This record gives sequence, structure tokens and C-alpha cells, in this order.
Amino acid sequence: MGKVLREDDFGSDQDVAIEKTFQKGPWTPAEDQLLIAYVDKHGEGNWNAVQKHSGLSRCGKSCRLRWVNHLRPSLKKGAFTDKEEQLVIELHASMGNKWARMAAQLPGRTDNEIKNFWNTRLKKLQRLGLPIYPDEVLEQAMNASSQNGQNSNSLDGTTHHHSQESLELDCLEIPEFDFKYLQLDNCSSYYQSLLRNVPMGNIMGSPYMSPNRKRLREPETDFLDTDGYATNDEQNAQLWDYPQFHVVPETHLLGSDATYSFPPSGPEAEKLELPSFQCFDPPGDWERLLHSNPMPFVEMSDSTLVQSPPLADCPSPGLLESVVYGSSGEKQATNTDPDSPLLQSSLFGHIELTPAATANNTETDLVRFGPTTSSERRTSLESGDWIRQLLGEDRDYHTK
DNA sequence: AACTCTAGCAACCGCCTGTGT
DNA sequence: GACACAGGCGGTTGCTAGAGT
Repeated sequence: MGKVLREDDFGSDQDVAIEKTFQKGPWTPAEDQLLIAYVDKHGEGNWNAVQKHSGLSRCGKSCRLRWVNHLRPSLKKGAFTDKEEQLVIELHASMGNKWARMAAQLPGRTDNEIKNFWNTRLKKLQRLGLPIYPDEVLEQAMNASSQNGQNSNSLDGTTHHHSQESLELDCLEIPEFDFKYLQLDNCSSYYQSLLRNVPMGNIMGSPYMSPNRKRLREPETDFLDTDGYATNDEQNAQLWDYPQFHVVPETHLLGSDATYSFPPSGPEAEKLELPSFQCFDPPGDWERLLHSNPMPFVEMSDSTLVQSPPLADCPSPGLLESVVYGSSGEKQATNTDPDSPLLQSSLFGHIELTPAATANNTETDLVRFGPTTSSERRTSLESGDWIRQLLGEDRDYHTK
């Protein structure tokens, strides 16, 4: 049973001075029944009234969360299917950590479920030294970039040019790359099955392989050699003919608590959240930055643009380096100039950058990503069966 | 068998937005 | 416009089961 706390312990902005106590912690079957009975009778909503009329000693927020995440009849339980996994990857690539929006496209799945799934997956990938997004997703994003650079077709069929305003709105909409044509079966599924089925010891390379153990604990600091480059993991990935991906790595925001390191090291090791891609946001200076120093982006053989943080002064080079150095050999993305704008830009804030954002982010069409208001965020997607348009109406999310 | 560690999951927290007054 | 309130969202934390030592 959870502890009891006062209503004003629930983080409400309001100064609720009610001495009423609420239950906290895991829900009991009896509580679930009370909540189900209440919702059956009164419907969803007005969650604070639940506590008042149902006899539950739970705050409204807790009731809502319990209903939405666990008690709704339409909920789908069990592991994510391959299609669901693919869709989550695609959606995350296009919208970042917008779990609720993703949940809207995954019938029966909750935002919390998707969030947990993604974070778990993220940790796995980070540990394995594998990039977060399949190559195809990024490639599609780049292709979309070349198309969107000329005009921008919104989902309602209208075409508009990139005024600043429209750009800001565009960034809220789903980019027009067509996941329907992604060959994810050859990539993501492989990738996913790898994550699911391959014993950790095998993936981690011979130093950690053991025929007698299903799983070996992997030293999280052994991903990089002394130069900070990927070692066994990446090499083994190549030996195993894993599909190679290119990603924008974590940024190293010096002096920022938004730093992500890969592999995790030091105090940041406990902070593994990696909400899509991150990049620096030198205020108002993106264009100048890119024209003056194109080094942050590295042209790969398949024309995929990847961003490289400066290696100098980076305590732990990112995943990109693991991939770039491991897969392209001599194509080394080095920018060791401590005066590099990118490095200096680390003093500024950052923006979230998904492949979709990258796709829209040409040298001439640089936008600040992220909606300015929540209404923009929400309305930009509410209308849409866009994902069904993109993915095809015949997708069956309920089959396993 | 006891202990340690980790993944997965459920729940909470704080902030934000929309709505009604 | 200011305020109160309800609800939603994303980040974070804590618990538990299972695997490894």
C-alpha cells in the first residue's frame, strides 16, 4: 500500500489547503473496481469528482492516469509488435518525444507505454553502440528536405512558401517523407530482432562472450578505445553485417545540464534520456554558422547528412563518431578547432532535432523547431489521418 | 541461497494550456 | 485581464521480477 499524502502534495499549482488525504502508490484491485464502476456510470472526465463520489482516496490526476493507462477497455496489453515498433521509430523520428501524439497513432497503446518502450529501447541501443534511427528514416528525411526546399505541400493539399511563419508551423507538421516506401523490413526489423534475440554477450564482442551465460554484464565504459572511438561493438556490427546507420549524435552542451553523452560516462551516466536528436541553437546564427563553418555536417557516401560535434574538448565522443569512424574509415569528421562556431555554440541553448527536423533544415531554410504554443502542437496533428496516409490504410496494428 | 544488478513497468511530479467565471 | 480549476503532457522516480555472480 502506498503512503498517504495531502492533496497539496500533488504538485498542483493551486494553493489547495485541503487536509484531505489521498492514497498513493500502486492501485489495488478494489480501487480499480471502484474506478471502473464510476467511469461506467458517469463516463470519463471530471476526474476530481471521482474521488468525491466513488469513495476512492485518490486524487483526480491519479484516477485519470490509472484509467487512461490501465483500465480503459480499449487498451492493448503485451509486447509491442514489429509493426508497432517500426511505427514508434518512424513517429519518433518525425516528432521526437511527443508521446501523446504517438499514442494517438497507436491504437490501444498509451503515451506512458510508448515512452517506457522508447526509453528502454534507447538504453539498449546506447549500450550496444547502435544508432537510434535506421538509415532509411534519415535518408527519407534528407530526400524530403530536397523536395521541401522548393515548396512545402501541406497535408490539406495547399502549397505555401517558406515564410518565417509557415516555417514555424511546418515544423509542427509531419514531414512529407513517405514511410510507405521505407524498406524497414530489411532494416528495422532486423535491428529489432537483433535487440530482442541476440544475447548481450554476443553483441558486446568477444571480450564479453561466454558460451555458458545468457547475458553478460557489460562494462559501460568499454565502448570506446582510448581515442574515444568505437571499438568492438562497431567492428562486430560490421563483421556481422549489421545495417549501418548514421545518426546525429548527442550534443555536448558545455555548461548545460542538457548534455547527453554516449556512451554514458561520469555523472551523466545516470541520465540516459535522449529525446530524439539534439543540436545546438546559436540564437539567430544558424545560417551564419553553417556558411562560415560547414563542419558540423558530414556528407556521407549515401548523401545522408550527419552532424558531428567537435571532438576536441569532448570528454566522450558521441555515437556519430562510433558510426562514422567505424563505418567510413578514412571519412573522419574532425573539427578540432577549439574556436569552431559549433563548439562555441555549445554555450547557447539547444533545440530538439529529429530527422524530420533535419530534413526541413536546409542551409537556406533554417527554422527553430518546436511549437511555440501547446495549441499549435496539438492542432497541428489533431486533424490528421496523416499517418494512415503515409503508412497506408491497410496497416494492422493489432496483429502479431 | 544470498546478493547484486538491470530491465521493464507503474506511478508520481511539475509544468503548461484551455476553459469558465 | 486575472484568477481558479481541470486536464494533459513529458520527465523522472521507485518498485519488482528475473538473471547473473
